[in-house]
Amino acid sequence: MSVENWLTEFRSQGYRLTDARRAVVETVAKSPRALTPAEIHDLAKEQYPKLGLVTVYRTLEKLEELNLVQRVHQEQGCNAYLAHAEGHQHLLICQKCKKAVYFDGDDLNASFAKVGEKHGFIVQEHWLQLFGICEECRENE
Amino acid sequence: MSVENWLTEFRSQGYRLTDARRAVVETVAKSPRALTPAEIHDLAKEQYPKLGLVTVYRTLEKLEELNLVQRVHQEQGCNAYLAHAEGHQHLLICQKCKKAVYFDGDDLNASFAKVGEKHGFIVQEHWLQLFGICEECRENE
DNA sequence: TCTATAATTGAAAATGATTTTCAAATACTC
DNA sequence: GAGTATTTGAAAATCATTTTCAATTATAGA
Ligand SMILES: [Mn+2]
Ligand SMILES: [Mn+2]
Ligand SMILES: [Zn+2]
Ligand SMILES: [Zn+2]
Repeated sequence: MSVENWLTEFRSQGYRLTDARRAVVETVAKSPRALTPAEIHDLAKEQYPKLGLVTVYRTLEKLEELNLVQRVHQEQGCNAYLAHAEGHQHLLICQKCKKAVYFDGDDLNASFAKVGEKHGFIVQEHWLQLFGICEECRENE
Repeated sequence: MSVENWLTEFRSQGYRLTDARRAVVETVAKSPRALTPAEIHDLAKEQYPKLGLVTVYRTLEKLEELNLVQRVHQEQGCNAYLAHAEGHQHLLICQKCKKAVYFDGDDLNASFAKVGEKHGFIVQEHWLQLFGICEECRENE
């Protein structure tokens, strides 16, 4: 989903379009990796220097509510945000450059249900993330 | 691993055995679900009323270092602690009573590697949690 | 058992991330 | 363009976690 779509989505929910929001949205939408609120603030200020950190938090809250971003959990912290993929997807994250790639793991659902069954559970959701090293990072030795 | 083993492990690392630590360790070891530091504090105080919250944090830090507990990440928060399983295991968590059960997902590793390959990644770690409703909770209507 | 000592404790203060408050600025409707 | 409700950033408040510190305690050794 493009930046323009995000902003349109914003408008159609009755939210106003401001320079501050534009800067936050564009920063998150363009980033190949999950960013913390503080990182978003730093980056987005290059585009809109007046931007306050509070507005970053407030905008992320709305983006999350509209399902345009998702929070990414990692060993180093659980408060980084990434553009959301369409539908149900999972993340593959490079441990070196932090780049995040989505994949669908639909073929795993049967296995998950079976694991649950074995323990008397009916599985309703799952949470899966893979970590590794991307091609680019392997090449740059 | 039993409570006594945990305490022995503690001692063998040169740490002293105190009533405060005993209370924290027993609380976490006995719990069927992941607990936050504040919850541990509340529960362990029944056994050792003088217990300070600081000591809960400090004891958890050591338990984590000794690999006796692990931090559990959930939608509601990422700071709950659970007795660790032996070796590499994954969690199946009841959405109603929060009970946590470990399972090994070794048969999934090949699938994970394949997903990575498709995107140029060499997968080195993964993070998997299943959520559902346990048998007991389904029975109690 | 008693003593010496280093580890551990809890209270209080400090920190750091996030949230709330509020008056000024602004985006959008008419 | 004017009127109004929304949004803003600064500052204050909050909340979880960490640090500081003087008092307490566990343990090794006499
Ligand atoms: Mn899936
Ligand atoms: Mn596994
Ligand atoms: Zn990489
Ligand atoms: Zn249950």
